[in-house]
Amino acid sequence: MHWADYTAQRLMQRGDRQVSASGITPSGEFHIGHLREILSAEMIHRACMDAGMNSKYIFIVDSMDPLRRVYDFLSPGYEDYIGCPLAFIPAPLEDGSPGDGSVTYADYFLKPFLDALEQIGVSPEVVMNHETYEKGLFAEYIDLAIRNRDEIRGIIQQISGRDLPSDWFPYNPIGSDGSMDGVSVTGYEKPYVFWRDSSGNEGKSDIRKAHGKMPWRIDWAARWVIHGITCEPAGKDHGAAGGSYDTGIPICKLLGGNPPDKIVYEWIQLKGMGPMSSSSGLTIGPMEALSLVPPEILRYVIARSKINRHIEFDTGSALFQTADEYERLVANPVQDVKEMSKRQMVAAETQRGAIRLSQVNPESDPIDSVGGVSFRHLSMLAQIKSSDGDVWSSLNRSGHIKGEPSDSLKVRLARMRNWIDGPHFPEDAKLEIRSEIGDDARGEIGTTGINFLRKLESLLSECEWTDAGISESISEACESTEVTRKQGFASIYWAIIGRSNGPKASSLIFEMDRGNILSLLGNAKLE
RNA sequence: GGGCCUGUAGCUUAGUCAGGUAGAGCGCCGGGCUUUUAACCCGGUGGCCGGGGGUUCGAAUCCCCUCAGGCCCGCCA
Repeated sequence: MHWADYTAQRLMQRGDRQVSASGITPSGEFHIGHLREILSAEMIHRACMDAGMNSKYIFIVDSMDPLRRVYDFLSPGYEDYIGCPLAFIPAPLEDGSPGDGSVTYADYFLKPFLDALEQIGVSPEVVMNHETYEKGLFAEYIDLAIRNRDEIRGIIQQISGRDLPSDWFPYNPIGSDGSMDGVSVTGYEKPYVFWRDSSGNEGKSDIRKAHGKMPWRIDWAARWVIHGITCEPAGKDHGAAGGSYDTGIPICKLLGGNPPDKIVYEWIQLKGMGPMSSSSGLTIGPMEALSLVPPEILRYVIARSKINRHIEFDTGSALFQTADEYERLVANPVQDVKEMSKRQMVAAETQRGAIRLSQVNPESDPIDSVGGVSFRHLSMLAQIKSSDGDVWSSLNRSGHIKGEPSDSLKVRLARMRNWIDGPHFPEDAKLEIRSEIGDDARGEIGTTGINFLRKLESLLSECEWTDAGISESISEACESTEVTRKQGFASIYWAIIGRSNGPKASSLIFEMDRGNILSLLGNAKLE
């Protein structure tokens, strides 16, 4: 069974109504790792729906979280905003300096992420956490937390093993300069928390307004109560022993809630394409990933892995494999057969679950999402055919498609071209046309191969310059020089792209400039 | 120091929660397609399930120990 279905089944014991949630702090660019946070919860939500439960999925944006420090992409001008909620400070401009505030910091980073989510079929109920404070929904729990301050403090100290300062308070008011840093609480009289800030100013915060926030570990537990959250997978940082999940559960109960079961997901690691990028700290954003592969493939990357396993996001050849695996599973779904062992049935069921949860639109038939062509093959065609029309006719000839390409295939080709032109395309899938025969290649070609290539050159100089004409010339050259086809083709590939095999030779040559190929082959000699 | 996760065929892995004869894909090898040699089709090779012990009629699966790798314990998914 797929992990999302399994979780849904367990959730069913809690009741018929499920609320899955994710929470992310919009402190900077979103990256591919955040997609796992989102999709882990969203897939469980979908599984709950499929199991007939009443379920909703909310995405809580931690817009009330303060700016922690001046990140590398920010200018020193942000020094003044440290400690201020992300919802209340201006978005950075191109150069990293604070903008005019017409767009908030939180919205600025959130917007493109939400767009990406829409593309991958995730439509959450978005909750801006600062608004929850503004609406006063936290007030009751802030009051409860303050009144049970010692008990909560005990829970955190005991479970996390951390020492909290004697003046620790379960509410951080915002001071006169808008920052929560350096503000000390001087008293509490419902609904006001009195404080003195770092510059000596005194004031009071209304707990029914966004005049401050609770520290993370309590904030999290409180929102479980407020939103009735039954399921919130958390990154393994929160899942560590003594982490915020462990403290959140008793705090949530103290606040009168029924906490979700602890679900922890592993992180996505970026696998560089070779040693170059592994050190450079290059990250990949959801939008960037979507420009390379279709959304269902991106979902499948998450869906195919168990929730507690590392995922290495590899934009190189592994992505080809994953994408082709998706195609194959959709095109040839494993059917349950009588002879299957229980084990095989479970495996097949898990795979079907992964495909089902990978659909952008849960209602759609997966078969509509396939292109019918392997990514590897498509990448090859895209590289040797500059015109889309030529790609389609090639696919027609090879029997991959009949007639006009499907929409999903068109989209695939467009994305493939992005991938090829971008920095993430794997080296070993790249076709590099050589202008002269390399030394390594010459050794592989050998005397008979050289003779063959020279013969081919003369035939190519006269033949009709079409795929068929070129193909004919290759055959003729093989026969007249008594070279096996295997050897002949290998010689061509070594000469043109410096490797032993490649895409259909005649197509490859046809796409090249005739003068170039003739001079390349004409210069073939032993040395 | 405390804790979590992972270790199954050359590679990626399913199967572990509900114990019942080791599954898949890729790769590789062979054959076919009278030829798209990174297309397509068919077949085959390949695993003491990290190691050791225990429970059981029966263990990849449960329990204990051990080795290896990754990670978390600063409000970083």
